[in-house]
Amino acid sequence: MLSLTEENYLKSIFVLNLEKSEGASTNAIAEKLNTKASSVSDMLKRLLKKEMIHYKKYQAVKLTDSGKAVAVSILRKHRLWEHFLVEKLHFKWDEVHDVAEQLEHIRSKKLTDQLDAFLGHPKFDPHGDPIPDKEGNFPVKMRQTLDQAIEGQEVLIVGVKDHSSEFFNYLERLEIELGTKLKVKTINQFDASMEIEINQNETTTISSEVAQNLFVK
Amino acid sequence: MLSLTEENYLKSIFVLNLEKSEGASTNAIAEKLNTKASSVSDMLKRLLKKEMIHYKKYQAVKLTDSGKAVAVSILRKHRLWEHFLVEKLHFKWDEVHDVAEQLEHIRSKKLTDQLDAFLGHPKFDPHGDPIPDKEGNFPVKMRQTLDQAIEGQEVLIVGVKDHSSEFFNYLERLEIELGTKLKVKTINQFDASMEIEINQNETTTISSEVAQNLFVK
DNA sequence: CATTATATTTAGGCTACCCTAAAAATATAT
DNA sequence: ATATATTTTTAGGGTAGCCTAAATATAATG
Repeated sequence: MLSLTEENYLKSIFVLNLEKSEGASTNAIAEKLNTKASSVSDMLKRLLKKEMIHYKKYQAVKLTDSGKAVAVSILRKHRLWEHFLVEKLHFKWDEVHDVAEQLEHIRSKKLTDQLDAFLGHPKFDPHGDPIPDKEGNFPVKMRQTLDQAIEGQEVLIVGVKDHSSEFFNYLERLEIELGTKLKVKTINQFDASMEIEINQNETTTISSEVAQNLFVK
Repeated sequence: MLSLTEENYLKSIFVLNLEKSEGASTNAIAEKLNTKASSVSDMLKRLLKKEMIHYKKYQAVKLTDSGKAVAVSILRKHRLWEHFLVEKLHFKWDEVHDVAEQLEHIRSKKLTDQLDAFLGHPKFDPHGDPIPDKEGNFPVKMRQTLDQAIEGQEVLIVGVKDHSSEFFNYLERLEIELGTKLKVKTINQFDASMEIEINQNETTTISSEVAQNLFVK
């Protein structure tokens, strides 16, 4: 049985590995968990003993199969709860994360699976991220970001990359949410900023950084 | 901010005080939390420093107003979650407790209040225990138990005193649940056991101990 | 009231995490 | 390749909670 803290380490390592497949560095883990590198070194020893990670001193960390299973189960719970919070309890995009970080550690297979059924086995969480199923399968496919669109193209918002509340607030002001239809009017050659039309309605200009953080279809 | 462990201590002290108003003893707390008296002594010092309890060495413990507020909020969350588990996720009586013990520690006022609203502001949990409202008010009224009924009386099950899974399984076999109608046919003078008719249907004999653990109206 | 039994606290020690500062390994730059 | 910078690990220490064993208070009994 793993502690809450150990679960969080595994989750961080898993997420870092999705980004860079060569493994997670001590410093990167420390940053993600708001802790110090020395604490991470400490923990890595413990996780190694529990056979949750592959680890050699001074080298990047990878998860074992058991470690991966734990991480995915946490991710599944996190995203199911986010779905619950938004769909059933009317939470807003930027309010769900902190609560889901707590709920993801509740230990009860029955709870997770019943919740999944109660929600109608959703495939994506409110940010458009895929929800692993009971067996831990989920699509990790690369998704297209808005900055890859061309002038005149019409797209649908299917997810966000950045999860900061600053970004969520910005999107809310623009009335952009999952399912919103966008049309790229013009792309500024100088800084790659875009003039976009939102829901066949208002037209605004967004920076390329914003465009890079919106998944579209 | 209190730790999960501290919250559990406060909850235990609160529950013990409901039973005996003179305060909770070190040993009683230890037993309730499956820990040792010495650990309790330890913790009492910490809770005293945080002004959560009234405590003098070798004397019973009582909660301060802040301590009481914390305990009631935990109780509120516990019972709301039990309601959720039974009503929405189809958990059975004896399956809810362990999960609710985890969920009761989730920190989010918004979550608790939205859950309350989502459930329709229920007044009682699935065992018939009252759910404190936002302000922490809830009835602590003495409830009548089945053993106080007289021959020929018809009653409605409104709650259970014992919360063990053995008792829940027993009740399930008898098809007794909240709202079940009972009729007391005869009371055996010797051991106070009762012959009862369940839901205008089967007739069974139950011991006086069972009768003492059923709240009726 | 003295004695014995029980309840509670203290003393000392353990583990899981966390930290800072110093040492060691690795990576980068001249 | 040597010097410097960065990353990672170790050493040593702190706190929250837990434990056992011993000491002390309180309660019960003859």
